[in-house]
Amino acid sequence: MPEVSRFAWRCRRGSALCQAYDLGTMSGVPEKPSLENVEPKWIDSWDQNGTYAFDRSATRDNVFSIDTPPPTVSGSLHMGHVFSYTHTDTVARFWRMRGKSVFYPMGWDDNGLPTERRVQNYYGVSCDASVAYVPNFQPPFRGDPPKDHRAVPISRPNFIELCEELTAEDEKIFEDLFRRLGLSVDWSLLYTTIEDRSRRASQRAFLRNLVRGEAYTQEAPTLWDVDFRTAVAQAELEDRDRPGAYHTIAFHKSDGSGDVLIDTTRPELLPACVALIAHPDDPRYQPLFGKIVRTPLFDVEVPVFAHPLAQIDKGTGIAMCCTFGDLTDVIWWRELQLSMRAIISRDGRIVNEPPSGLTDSAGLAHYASLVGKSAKQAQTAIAEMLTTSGEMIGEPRAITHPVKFYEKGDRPLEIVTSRQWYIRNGGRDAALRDSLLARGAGLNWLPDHMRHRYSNWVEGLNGDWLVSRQRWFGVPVPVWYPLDAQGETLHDSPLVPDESLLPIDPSTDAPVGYTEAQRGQPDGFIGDPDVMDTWATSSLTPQIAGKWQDDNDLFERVFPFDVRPQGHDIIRTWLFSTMVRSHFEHDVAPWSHVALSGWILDPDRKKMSKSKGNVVTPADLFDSYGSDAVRYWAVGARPGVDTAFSEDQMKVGRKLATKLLNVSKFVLGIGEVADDVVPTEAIDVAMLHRLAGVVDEATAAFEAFDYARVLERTEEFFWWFCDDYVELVKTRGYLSHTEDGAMSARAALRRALSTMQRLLAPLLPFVTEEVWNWWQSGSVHQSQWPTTSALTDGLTDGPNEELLDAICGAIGVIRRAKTEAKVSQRAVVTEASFVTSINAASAITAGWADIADAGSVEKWSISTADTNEITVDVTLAPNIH
RNA sequence: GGGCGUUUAGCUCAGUUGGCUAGAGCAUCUCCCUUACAAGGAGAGGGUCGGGGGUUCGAGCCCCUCAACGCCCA
Repeated sequence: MPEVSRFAWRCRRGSALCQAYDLGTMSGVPEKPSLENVEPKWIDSWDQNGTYAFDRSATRDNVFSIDTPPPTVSGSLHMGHVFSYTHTDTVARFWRMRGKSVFYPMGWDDNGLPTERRVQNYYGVSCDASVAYVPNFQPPFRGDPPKDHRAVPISRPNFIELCEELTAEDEKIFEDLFRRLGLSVDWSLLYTTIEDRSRRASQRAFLRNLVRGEAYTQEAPTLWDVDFRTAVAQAELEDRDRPGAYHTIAFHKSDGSGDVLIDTTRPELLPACVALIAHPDDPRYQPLFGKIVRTPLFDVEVPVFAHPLAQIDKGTGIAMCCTFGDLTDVIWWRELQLSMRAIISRDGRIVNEPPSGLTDSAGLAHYASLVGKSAKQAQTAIAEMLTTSGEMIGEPRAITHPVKFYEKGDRPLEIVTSRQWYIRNGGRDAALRDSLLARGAGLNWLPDHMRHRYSNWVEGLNGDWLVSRQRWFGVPVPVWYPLDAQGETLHDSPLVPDESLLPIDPSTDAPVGYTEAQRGQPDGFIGDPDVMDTWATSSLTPQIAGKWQDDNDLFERVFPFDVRPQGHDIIRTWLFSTMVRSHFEHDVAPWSHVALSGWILDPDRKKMSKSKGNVVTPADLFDSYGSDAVRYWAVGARPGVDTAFSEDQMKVGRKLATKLLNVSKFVLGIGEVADDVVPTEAIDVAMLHRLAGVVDEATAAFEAFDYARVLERTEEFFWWFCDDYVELVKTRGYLSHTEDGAMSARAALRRALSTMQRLLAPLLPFVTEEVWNWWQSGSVHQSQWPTTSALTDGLTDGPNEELLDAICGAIGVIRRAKTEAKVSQRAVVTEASFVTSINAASAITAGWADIADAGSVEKWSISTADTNEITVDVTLAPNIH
């Protein structure tokens, strides 16, 4: 046969001959099904019909509630969002079809530092609390300020207005993208973390913590980011390996009997030294305990103490304790009741005022030369001075060591003393810690091993939760302080607002009983200047989404929530802090299940990141493959497992969606059948029983949040159905033989089609809605989840896998024979001789008419042998071409 | 240093309580316009289940051990 171009074949297929097969009698089934434009059509339909609206008349037993993660509105949504939100959506859709009223809100986390930074970069401004408010302020830029632009300082209210303006734009984009992805969110439940209702919930919960003694304020050493100029909580720390150098420094014994050598990586803190510390069991230093030594360069007297945290094998075994170089210094300072000699300011520079105890004139001169230097510059300077004075022993020895950073910061954290607010979290209270551990142990973790992340974190807490931040765009700490007659702040007796007044801003609102004129005056008041950590608000998402106190009738219908979906990277922050708040406020865990999603990895198995330039835009993928196809890729990943980004999988998903269109068109177009016809042919009945098994498995899998298994089992059946079952029965279904046989096939095809469309509906919501509406009324997403009883209703025979296997095996060997002979599958087999087991032979005999139709077999024979295999010899008709 | 996870075909992964010849998709190769679908279909090849040891009639799965990779915590 001469080679024919694909184009020529297409022309032939489009000819009148091909169009003669008329689908016009099937109402709703398009002649040429397509995935084009189905998404906008159904997005609008769902919106207009309230398909996903939460029915708040449902009682808690009939509600499935989801504590949706509110994405941070500081840029764009990426594939990680698409991935994990799809997982949650499939589960939401399943429970909706199971008859639950699904509480599926969305929130935007527009609160906090990421937004501040984005506003600074986008508008070319910076916040300065001393600048006056400018009505109708216009920022110098809206997007992409030039690189040499210097940020324009603006007032806090103006800054916040810009924050709100920018997040509103971003949130619209986010919503559009999530709608496009097909999330079955009830958008009327949308919340943002900066809106009044969230600030009210956040401040109310804080004030209740305060009343119960769970929140407290304290002046204490705190980890501090010198660039952001804010305190940082333990949960926001990360260790980074950084180059450093051990400097060996000589301290001088006060009795003149020689030197004590210490090793330090931070010689610049020498003026802040308050003691030397060695291990109590270290014989080298036992004679020194309780004695006094003098610091080099500054000649300040410091005591030598014993403490078990000193490491015998580290350096010379005796350490310089400064206020403060690291967290161990804080412990020593507290437990040994040492002096305070702070020399690092909140912007990371050496302070003007020399520390206490420094009186030596040469020492003062040395100190003066350090003032204003950054820690790094001071280190260089002090190393030079020590070398000059001969008090540095040898050269500094380079090492690499872990240094604590704020996770969003660029310079190592310092420790400064400041007044901060804390919420108890078990870090300083064993009984509370045990309670929180028990709460975590009581959760259903998906996957289960993630529970260790929680217990690991709680057991490792070394302090309470620091919730105050020295920032602007956040929820203000809702307290004021009275000032005494001298104008001094009375921190121990804060003034609190009544809950009915919330939310408040203590920087602009005056407390009850005071007037604004008394702000900052003796015997007046002053507002707390700080805002709360973003997690202090995010930890209340169940309360915010459920409208706690604002609508308690609603709250009681949804709380505690059924599931918290989230990433495993924020177990220590979001998950744990939510647990803390719920434990205190409601004495219950905020959810029964926690579903942790995995990471998206690029094809090189590295976590996808913007800096590597390998982030793909979700919208582009929706355009290329369709939302269902992108969801297919996401759903294919096992719960909690890191997954490689794969456009190949999206192509497969696209194929599946297209196939569902085509097979639906076929089943609905093969011919009419009365609704009450019950399938009777053995193969039809066996197929329905096989599908019933899939329904059982899919249902159990969804109940366990295992959407991936639902897809796997449904998809496996679906392709078998298309490739084997449909091929076997299509000729019979066209009414080629008997009326009964045709009706049995048509009825079975329709039962199966309805079931498969519903099984796939939570996974591929667009294409299933499209094909469902060709022949059913209402949304597939409000239809009932398939049941085995409906699927097998009226069938007189039971399951028969052996029959299906034998018949499909027989058609399989005939196909293989044709492929090996390199002829078309349509080629006629004049004679086929099978050899197989007795049981398979009887099954093949029973199903022979369908096999003969599908394989175009004219004459056949079968003999039995002691084998489970099916083999066949075929004689092919001469090729008529 | 402690904890958790992973290791199965070229790639991405299933493999449920230990049980027939270890599966799927992708990729590769071959063939096929066929009356739902060529944006399709029918087939084929490809694996020492990370290494070693053990338990068992039987191990990808259970136990011990080693290794590599990843993550969490210190």
